[in-house]
Amino acid sequence: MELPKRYDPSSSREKWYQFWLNHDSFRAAPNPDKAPFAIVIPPPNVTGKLHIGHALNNTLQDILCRWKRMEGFEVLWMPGTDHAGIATQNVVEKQLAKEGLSRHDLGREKLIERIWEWKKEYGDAIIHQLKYLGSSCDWSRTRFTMDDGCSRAVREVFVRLYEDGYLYRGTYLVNWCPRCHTTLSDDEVEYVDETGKFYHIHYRLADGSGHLTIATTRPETLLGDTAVAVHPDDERYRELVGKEVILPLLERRIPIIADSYVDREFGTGALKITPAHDINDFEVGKRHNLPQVNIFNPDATINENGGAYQGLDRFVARKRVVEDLQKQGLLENIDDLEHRVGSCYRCNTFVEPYLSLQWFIKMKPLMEEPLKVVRAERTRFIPKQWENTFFSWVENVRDWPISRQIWWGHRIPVWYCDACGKETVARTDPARCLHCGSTGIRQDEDVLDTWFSSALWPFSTMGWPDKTPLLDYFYPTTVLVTAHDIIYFWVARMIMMGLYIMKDVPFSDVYITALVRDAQGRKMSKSLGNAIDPIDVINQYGVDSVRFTLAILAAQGRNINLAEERIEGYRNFTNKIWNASRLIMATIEDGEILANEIPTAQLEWPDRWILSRFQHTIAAARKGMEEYKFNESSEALYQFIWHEYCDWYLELIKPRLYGEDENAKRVVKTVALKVLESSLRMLHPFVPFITEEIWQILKTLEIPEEHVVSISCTRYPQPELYRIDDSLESEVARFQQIIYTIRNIRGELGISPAAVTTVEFMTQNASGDKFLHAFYPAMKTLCKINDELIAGSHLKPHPASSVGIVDGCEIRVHWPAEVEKQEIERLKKQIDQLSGSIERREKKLSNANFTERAPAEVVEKERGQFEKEKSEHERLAAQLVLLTENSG
RNA sequence: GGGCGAGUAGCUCAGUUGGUUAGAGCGCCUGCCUUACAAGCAGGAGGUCGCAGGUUCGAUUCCUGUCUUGCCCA
Repeated sequence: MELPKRYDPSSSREKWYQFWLNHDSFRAAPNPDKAPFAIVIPPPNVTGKLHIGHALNNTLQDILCRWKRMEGFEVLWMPGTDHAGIATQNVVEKQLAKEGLSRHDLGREKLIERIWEWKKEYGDAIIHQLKYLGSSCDWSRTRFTMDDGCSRAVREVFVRLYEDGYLYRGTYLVNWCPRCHTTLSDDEVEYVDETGKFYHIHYRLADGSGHLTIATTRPETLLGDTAVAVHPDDERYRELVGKEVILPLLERRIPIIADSYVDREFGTGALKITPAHDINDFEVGKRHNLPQVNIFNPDATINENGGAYQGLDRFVARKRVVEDLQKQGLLENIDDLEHRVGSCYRCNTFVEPYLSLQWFIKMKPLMEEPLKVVRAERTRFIPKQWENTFFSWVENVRDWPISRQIWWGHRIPVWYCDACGKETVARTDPARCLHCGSTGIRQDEDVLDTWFSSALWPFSTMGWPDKTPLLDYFYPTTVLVTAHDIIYFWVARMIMMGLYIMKDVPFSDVYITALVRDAQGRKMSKSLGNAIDPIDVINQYGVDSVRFTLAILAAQGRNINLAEERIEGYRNFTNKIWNASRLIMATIEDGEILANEIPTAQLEWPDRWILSRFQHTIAAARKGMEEYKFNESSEALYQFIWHEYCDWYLELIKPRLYGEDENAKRVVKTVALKVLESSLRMLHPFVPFITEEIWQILKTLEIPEEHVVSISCTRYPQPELYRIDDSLESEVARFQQIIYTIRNIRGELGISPAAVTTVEFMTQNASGDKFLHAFYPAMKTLCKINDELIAGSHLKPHPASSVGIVDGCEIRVHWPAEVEKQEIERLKKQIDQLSGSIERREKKLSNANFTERAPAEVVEKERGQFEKEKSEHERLAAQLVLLTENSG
């Protein structure tokens, strides 16, 4: 039977993905005979394009889901997308701009229509990409945060929050994006350090007795100043408190107040107070009952309160204000100042603190329960350290402004009455005011923050507010897999809503993945040009290689630095799997059917050894996945397949595979095939495509016990402990040591790999002889040894031979005379290494503190090693003397 | 300024309930197209585990300080 020379990942990907879909392999439904396992996907933005972070995240989720299916769980991986309010509206607004239209030209309804059209056409792009990656979601259940069900959930939760008194509307200084024309929550503002200018400005005292110098980074906001503040204990200004200054340019009189918020060391110690445009000033203003003068229009141009500056953009206004101050001699000087500026996380425009009427959620009371459940580990963060991030946010949580001044999203279900001024909040759109019955009601213009609907995702996707069998069976979900940058935005709020609405946590585990960076540890970004496009590398190396790379790099750290060469390296691994399979297939005749059971009685030591090693590997792979240590699982699989199965086992069995003994051949083929088939199952969650491809061919040999259609329906291997043979493993380790020693000698002396040589073994006892008899045939093949075994305790040293010692057994490799020089070098190197080690041990053992205080077994071990090394040293030294005398 | 991490081979990272000569992958060097695989095989070089103290018979591991660095928050 022959396998194609090359594995073709791309055709394999299409073929098997379609195959799984056709067989409903990913469908989930409540099943009383099985235990549930559920993951809700972190819904990517509907505008999203698969980036490497998604690839990592979804690969890990897929590994868990595929593994759990093979463990017999009923697995639901709930897919879907997020309507991503601002981002999506932006995309469509950009389209409109190309047509020379603004959203206002279209109007609200038409714009929303356009966005739905856009969604219909392009909104599934990211879903296709997730499928490309092999994601085994139950696509029949795909949800969207703005579909009818999710929208109904949003509406219901909003009303409940309102009824329970957790919502309020208030004027507050919010983060305003002048470009998106919307409020941003604190978390949606990104801060960057910037070198700005620090302007020192004279404010003349109203009584003409001089001036006060204040320092500011934002001179244009002086148009909205309503006071100047100094520290109450500041000697320099004590006299001035209570007096007034003349606000430059506008010539308005404003008071000098004392407030301990002022930092005396910073700037001049005198601070201009602009309550409408700075969060700290806002609070100072409240304490002192200062008026709030808003000087900006929503697009951050100056409004009618700015006098002559009305209509200017904030940055133009700044320039003009500074020029005018200079003209009037009120500008003392300008310094540089490092400070932080907030910008919109969607469009990078500098945000403007802005007074606005908003809906808020009172977070403190709602976050009490989340705090408790995480403390009690009813929801576990993995790695645990991320709890701290969660706690630090929850403990300092601020009210959540949920109004967004855009059109795409869930419109706030509040109606204001023109007649009585009261508000109506309702589950279904009201026709009249609930309080006075007037029909003169208007719905709030704003929509809800996208994260509001995301927070409901774990139960809204399962049919809540209806009481569905799905919810009943799968909620709470098992694990959430996401990145740390949305612990605040999303994870904490899901826990909050889950507990508030469902009275139970939304998931028991939160596995936080590392962030994928480039090989130098830099963030991947378009502008740097260092981003790795997962679709590109999937096309180039195959999806399995990309998945395996991500899994093996997924240590529980903060960052994963990914270089494309790594993917290439693991592509080689898939090639290795393919070729190992080819080797075995090639030995099987077409139509040949092998026994299902391993013929235990007829096994030879390599068979028993690989079966023993295999059990350890299964255990390690399972343990890794159980503990979310995907790197440990994949590492164990990689080591086993490549360095045990391929490097040793397949080499060891070649004589039998290609030999005359038909029975031995059948036995060894059965074992090799069994281990291969189980290895494929073990690998399947990581590299689903290549394993399915090979397994489907193996299946024709009727090797698998289960007559199932796909490898994904087989059972994940369980360790069979009775096959573990520790004493055989240590004998094989010794055997490998001998092979290494012989190869090393051959390599260092430059003996051609093709050349056959003679090796002698100076054994010390009968058990050594017995060991050699058992393992010598294999040594002969692996080291190109010609002769029958030459072993015994009284062999005379051959003059032209190199010595290596393994467990006291002296191994002599004969060589041609011309390599004598290299041999002397080699011996010296070995002796040097040993000397160092012996010296260290001698010192340790002669230290009474050590021998008396360390545990006896440690001392014993140390002494044993010391004796062993000393004897090796003596024997090598003797050989060196022999050689140097000879060469004289 | 506060909090949480990280610093181990050229690169990226494992690891250690404190105990042989500290591991892997990639890269590098040498030799091989050995009938599964050159996307391969065999061999090799390379680390005073950031620095300084402390605890200990013994520290890469525990403690303290310090430097560098990343992220989050104010």
